[in-house]
Amino acid sequence: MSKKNDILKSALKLFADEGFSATSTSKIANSAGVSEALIFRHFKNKNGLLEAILKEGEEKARLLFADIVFETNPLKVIEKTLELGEKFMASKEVADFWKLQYKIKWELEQYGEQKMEPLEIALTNAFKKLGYEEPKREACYLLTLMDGMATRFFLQKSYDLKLETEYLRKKYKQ
Amino acid sequence: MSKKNDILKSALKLFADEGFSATSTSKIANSAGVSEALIFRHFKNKNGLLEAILKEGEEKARLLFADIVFETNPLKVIEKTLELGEKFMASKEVADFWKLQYKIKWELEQYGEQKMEPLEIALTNAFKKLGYEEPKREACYLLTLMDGMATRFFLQKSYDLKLETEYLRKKYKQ
Amino acid sequence: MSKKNDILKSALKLFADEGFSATSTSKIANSAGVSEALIFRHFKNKNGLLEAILKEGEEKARLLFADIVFETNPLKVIEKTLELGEKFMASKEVADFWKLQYKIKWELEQYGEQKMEPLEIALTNAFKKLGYEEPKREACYLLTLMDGMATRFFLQKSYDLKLETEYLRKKYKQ
Amino acid sequence: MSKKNDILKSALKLFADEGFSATSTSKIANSAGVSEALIFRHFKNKNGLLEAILKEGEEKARLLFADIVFETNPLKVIEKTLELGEKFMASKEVADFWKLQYKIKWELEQYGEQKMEPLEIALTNAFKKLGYEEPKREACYLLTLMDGMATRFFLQKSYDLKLETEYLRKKYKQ
DNA sequence: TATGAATGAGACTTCATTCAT
DNA sequence: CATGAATGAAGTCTCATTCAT
Repeated sequence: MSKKNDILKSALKLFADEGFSATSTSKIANSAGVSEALIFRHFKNKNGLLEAILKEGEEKARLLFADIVFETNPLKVIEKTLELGEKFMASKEVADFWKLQYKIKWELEQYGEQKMEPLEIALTNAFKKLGYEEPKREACYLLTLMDGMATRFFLQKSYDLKLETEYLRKKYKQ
Repeated sequence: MSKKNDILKSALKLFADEGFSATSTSKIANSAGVSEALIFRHFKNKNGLLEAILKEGEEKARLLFADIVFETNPLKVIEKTLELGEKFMASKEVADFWKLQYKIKWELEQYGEQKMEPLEIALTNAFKKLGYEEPKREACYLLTLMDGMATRFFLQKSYDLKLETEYLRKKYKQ
Repeated sequence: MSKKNDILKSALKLFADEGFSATSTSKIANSAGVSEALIFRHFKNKNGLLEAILKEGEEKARLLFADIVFETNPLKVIEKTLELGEKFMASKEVADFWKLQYKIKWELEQYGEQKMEPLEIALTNAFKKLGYEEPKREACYLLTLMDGMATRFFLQKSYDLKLETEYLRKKYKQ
Repeated sequence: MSKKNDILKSALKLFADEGFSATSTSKIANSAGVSEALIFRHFKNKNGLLEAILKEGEEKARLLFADIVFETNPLKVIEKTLELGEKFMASKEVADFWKLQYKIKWELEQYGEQKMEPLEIALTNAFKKLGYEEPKREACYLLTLMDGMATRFFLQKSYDLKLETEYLRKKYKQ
């Protein structure tokens, strides 16, 4: 794999573990086994590196969401949304990626609403079809809950994401 | 007000707005209108300053939680928990304090579970009294949801905390 | 003498000898026997250091020019202007200061016309009193010549400023 | 035109505008539309590039001076010398070349006396023929003046080289 | 001839912290 | 209690240059 990729991988891991500000470019270079200067040659500056990582991530997220957005069965839309959380745990790298997303949200105070919009619309439609009185609100409610679950999952070691997802699943099956 | 307090206030605001790592002691000193050295005289080092802020905060949180913990009417326990969120917005300083709590959680990856334990126990008891099948799980569920609501409130400008709380309230009244 | 002054002195010497761009802040710190950080504490950045030196210089120049500007005898105005050149050589530090002025002019392409204006006006008046047909032009001519003499004096080792000044003096006595 | 020439042209412009130290090889490569490595292939290093530019320039200067040096009519020698200044303005590229000459003089503190010697000798002879008492001094005087005029022309936007040359011409016609 | 990838050295600057007063 | 002077270490980034292709 190319050195540029090594940098991206190391940076993702370090940003996710220690935060953007707290991770120095020299630490990234060290961990990637490249010279510090190479980071700047490839990404212009530290922010450029972050942006490259986030852009890569947006693509991944789009793919993940696409599966939900194009689902027509409302029950399946909800089910697939619930499964999203469990996908966080698929691999160390995927988990790092999502952890970074949340960490960055807090560090830079950008919520990135537009990224979630298609998902919210899909959920709103699903709840509408299922006869919910306030489908838009319920969609927001579920997504907010999932933000909470992510918070717990990444920050509270004792949190059991699977069990909690199961409980939520039951609620929506009533 | 004392200079020590000026420092605490400025640091709270800056840590909450820009994060701990990204806030330099010189910025704090500047914003507080004191010399940088005074920070170190009062708090030993930058970490000491953070700890002082967090300790101050724990007290405030304890007070806030006490009201809920000693409540015996289960419906009121839930209602008061829901009201907690709206208290975030009471004043700029209170909001900053809570924002900092969340920011620090993500920056230092300490969830501080023990702080929330009394609240979780109180909620568990309340749900038990109300005949919920899995009261402990429901308590965790509600607190997780509130973490999500906090995330949205602090990071997503368009989020309407009052409306969402209202929706949640209705759910628990069914 | 204060460390701040040591920095100014070292910087003046180095900027004058090697140019602004080619002189690193670490070289200045070394030569002044202080930490590099102190430069930034006192002058904000490398440009601030240059500005401080130039501002100090403007004062010196103003004093030097004042003597000429308030002279009423036209012959003496010219004589004192001619003497200006010889004052470049008064001491190593004064010479460094004037060398820096010229070096900076070329490096940053700022001529600083307004600094010379009072002198040009004084000379124009002197030549008018002496009956020159184009006094303003003659003033400009003399000052331009002195720029040339400075160029030679600072850059051409074999240039004998005293002899050349003597020759010029004769010209104006005709 | 060859890429080697593109580099020379861009470097001349940039060195003349921003100085040698302040111009990075990457800026030159960028502005010339070539890779940075090509500069080093053609000129070994940054200094080699400067030397190539200066050598190219020496040739141009030699040609310019030759016309004066081989002139036998003393009045024409003076007239042609005066015209030299106006030739600075012939084209942007010629002006850049002369600006660079002066800039480099100041940046590297090399006056390059030997380049001017033939001109000085020619002028000395001319003034001798015209009966000046100190012909060598007068030659030096005129050349110094022209250095002053160059300084003004390149650094002082409001300087009117043509008018000043005209004034000088009158002086020598008296 | 021409380039893209790569780098060691060093540039400017900021940081948290100490100390004398 | 409060500050201004001072600094070592580290931070981000640029520089001239090399090398494989």
